[in-house]
Amino acid sequence: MPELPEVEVIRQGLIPHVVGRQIVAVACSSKKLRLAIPQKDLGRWLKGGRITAIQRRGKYLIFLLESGAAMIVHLGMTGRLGIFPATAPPALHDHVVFSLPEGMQLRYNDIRRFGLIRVLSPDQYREHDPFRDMGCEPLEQEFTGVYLKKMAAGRLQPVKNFLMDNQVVAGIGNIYANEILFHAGILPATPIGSLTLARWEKVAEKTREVLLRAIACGGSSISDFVNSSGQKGYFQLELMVYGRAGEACRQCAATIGRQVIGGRSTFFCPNCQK
DNA sequence: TCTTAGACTCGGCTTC
DNA sequence: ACGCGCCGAGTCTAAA
Repeated sequence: MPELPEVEVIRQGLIPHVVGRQIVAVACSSKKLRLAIPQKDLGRWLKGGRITAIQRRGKYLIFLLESGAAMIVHLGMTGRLGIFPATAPPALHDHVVFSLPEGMQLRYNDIRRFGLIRVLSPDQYREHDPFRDMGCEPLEQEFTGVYLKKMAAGRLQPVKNFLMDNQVVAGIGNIYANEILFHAGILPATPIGSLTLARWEKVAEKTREVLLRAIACGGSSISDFVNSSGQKGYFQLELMVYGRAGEACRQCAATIGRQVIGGRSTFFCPNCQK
């Protein structure tokens, strides 16, 4: 799925097409995503409203409406948001279509339907932070080695699972957890209790670098990610370990290993990572 | 020793 | 067969 960099690329791509525009109409399929599509609330709070901003928190996009309402979108594994002319033929698995002025549409497409769309009324959005349990944003100042070490206190899990825990750090999934740990030189199975502050600082630094680089590359198109204009990213060309089991390490030529940790494929260089 | 909270793992959702 | 994610159920562990 889109992880933080892909979601950020989509956000930036949507802004010029959507912010400041009115939503003329909303049409939904009846199939449910992770939860049912809130058709009534989309009609009540989105239809006829004007979008004033698109924000991101972790892997979630937040569309803010002039009324103070908000729509929260999560893309799950295969969700896509794209801008299309209304005349473009609909795709299989289009689930929500927002009609915009001048014959344009914002379409939500999701093959596996693990995504999520929530609508919060102005009161709900004002009174209740939907992200209160989420960990810190890895691109913000408060994300430091000290923060990571503090969050890891009293826990034993593998460092990779810890990095993918959105209550610790928001937005890191399987691809970027693998890549970050490669660049930090740490084996993914390392129990977090044993990491020194210096190594946590390295994790924080590499997290920032990898995510920023991936955003600059337009995200990773591993199987089918495309941005809001249908273009692929190219960070997959810079992957050091993810999906490279059995291939030569691009840094030392050792054979990249694979193991399953927490039910997820995990890739590492047995030589570059200790 | 029993209870409980919290940490952790795993299965299931769905399609190609 | 595998998978860019998430949550809830169930298990395990350690503290009280």
